[in-house]
Amino acid sequence: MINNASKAAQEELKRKGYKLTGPRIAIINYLAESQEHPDMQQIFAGIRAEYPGIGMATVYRTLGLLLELDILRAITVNKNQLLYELKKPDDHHHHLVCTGCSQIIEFGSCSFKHISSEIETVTRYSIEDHTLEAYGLCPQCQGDFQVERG
Amino acid sequence: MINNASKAAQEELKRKGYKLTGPRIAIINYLAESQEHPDMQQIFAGIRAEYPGIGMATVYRTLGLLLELDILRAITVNKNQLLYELKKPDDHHHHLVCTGCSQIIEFGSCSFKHISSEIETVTRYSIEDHTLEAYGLCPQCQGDFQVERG
DNA sequence: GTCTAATTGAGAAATATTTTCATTAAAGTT
DNA sequence: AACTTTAATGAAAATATTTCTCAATTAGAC
Repeated sequence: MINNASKAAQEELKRKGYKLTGPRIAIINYLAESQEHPDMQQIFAGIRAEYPGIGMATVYRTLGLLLELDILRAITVNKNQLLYELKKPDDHHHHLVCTGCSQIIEFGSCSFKHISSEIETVTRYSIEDHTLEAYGLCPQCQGDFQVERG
Repeated sequence: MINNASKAAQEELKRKGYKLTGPRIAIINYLAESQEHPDMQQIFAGIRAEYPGIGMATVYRTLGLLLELDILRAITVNKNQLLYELKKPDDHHHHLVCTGCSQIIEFGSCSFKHISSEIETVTRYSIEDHTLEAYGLCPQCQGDFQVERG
């Protein structure tokens, strides 16, 4: 029960009638602890460190299940690499990706609620969730760029 | 020179010193004409219809190149399927995905510029591009859901 | 502790993507 | 318009990724 996000995910699994197994807990904990946005490679390697015997198929199956149950979110950033993050009640799932160094930071956006209701009014959809990926140069890379050009 | 987006993409290739070949033109035209957001499968099948001899490797290579040159955008919607869309100067690259029927519509958002400058102020990043995926029920599926529940 | 059905791991199978390399064709030069 | 150079292509092989199969294991209910 590493943290809140882990706890919530585990409870959701139980609630929906799935068994809380060792591998699943290890995977959820890894995702819940992860500060970056890991891809499959990293997830598999990271979990193996904690749970060496785990099979690759189990990781795929579990990620699929968590996506299915809306506990996990997949995002695409830059080219075509899929990154994962556990949904947390309090996170902002807004990503700012530096086109220079590829670093990803999360940011909150007070105004999104505004956009959201605007969208609902115009389209008549009922918005449940969203992700926003913005691309640009981080302050550091803006500086580097200046220097490069002399 | 199917349309503006196609023209712009072709010019960009030339400008960067790449050859404007038959396969590339076919791929760009397919993407430029495409109203939905096709995945690899659809792209490959669609282009074969126009250009039967084309090899799969060429499609992969060309999509990679277009992504590299920032002419093409890859988005993830729902689970883990990668969709592509040609960047157009006037498009909104905001996607509204129905969690009921999976239909994807695009919408404009007048307020995004506002969020964008807010982000720049707070984070000191310089924003160049973004994508926004919102999830919810379309009006039709909201109705179906009501009916289902009686 | 026993029982039952879901879950797992290993490896096979199926898919998807990338690489290699001989051939082709684009675009510049004459 | 032919000639040249070099990037780009298609086919097949090589890799990588994801899913499937199935016997063995284990969570959770009793």
